[in-house]
Amino acid sequence: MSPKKFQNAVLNWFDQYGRTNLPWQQSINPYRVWISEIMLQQTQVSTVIPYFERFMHSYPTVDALAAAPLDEVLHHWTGLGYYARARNLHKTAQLVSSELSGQFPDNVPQLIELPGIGRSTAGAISSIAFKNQATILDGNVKRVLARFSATDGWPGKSAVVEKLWLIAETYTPFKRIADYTQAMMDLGATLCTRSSPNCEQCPLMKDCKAFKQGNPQDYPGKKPKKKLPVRTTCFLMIKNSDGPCC
DNA sequence: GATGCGTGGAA
DNA sequence: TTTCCAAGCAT
Repeated sequence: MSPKKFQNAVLNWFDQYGRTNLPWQQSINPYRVWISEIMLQQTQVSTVIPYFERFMHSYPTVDALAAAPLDEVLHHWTGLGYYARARNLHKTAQLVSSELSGQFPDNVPQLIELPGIGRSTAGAISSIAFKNQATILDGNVKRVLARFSATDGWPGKSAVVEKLWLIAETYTPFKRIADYTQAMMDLGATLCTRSSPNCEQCPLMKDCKAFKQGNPQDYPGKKPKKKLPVRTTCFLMIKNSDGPCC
């Protein structure tokens, strides 16, 4: 499937079924996109929403966040987990506020330098907030692309995730980049879900390799379980039993 | 390249 | 009840 066809399929689907009412999609700016992306790391949308609302109420701008004491910021984070995110958030706010005149960088290389912002979050901020041609690869997109391309292996392995990055980049469009980024996440979140994906409604169904194989649930590959040491001898004897317990 | 980091929800 | 994660990143 050509990138052009892929993009059109995804964007046409987004125009009909994409999410547009999430709190961070209202009055989009780099600060709001950044906060939402950090909160959403390894954290579900329904959990994040009330935290995002309270956070924005208390800290409407990056300067307001930078001026707040760290313990107050951490208090706003209580219950969200991964508290290093909040510390990095505060550190980055102070950095942007005092050294970058309150302006976030608009490109991936500079965004990645900021504490708490990695490759995917940088791609999200650059594409959604600045409309730059940048690529994301979060859990949703990994799932969509692993299935579409039937890429084997657990994405925790660097070789696997690098394959997925390459695929993600080849399909990233130059136009409607913000919609496309959101669309890929929406596909993963609403149709191409971890269990029982709704393939019949998916705009990529006809070209999805995993669907054609009939095993979308096998992608992405799972983390290999660690083998427990084999017990060669059992010393425990159960009372009144004839042999060892195992 | 493997781990640790938090909490809540689904299988 | 237990296990496996869910819009990743830093070390």
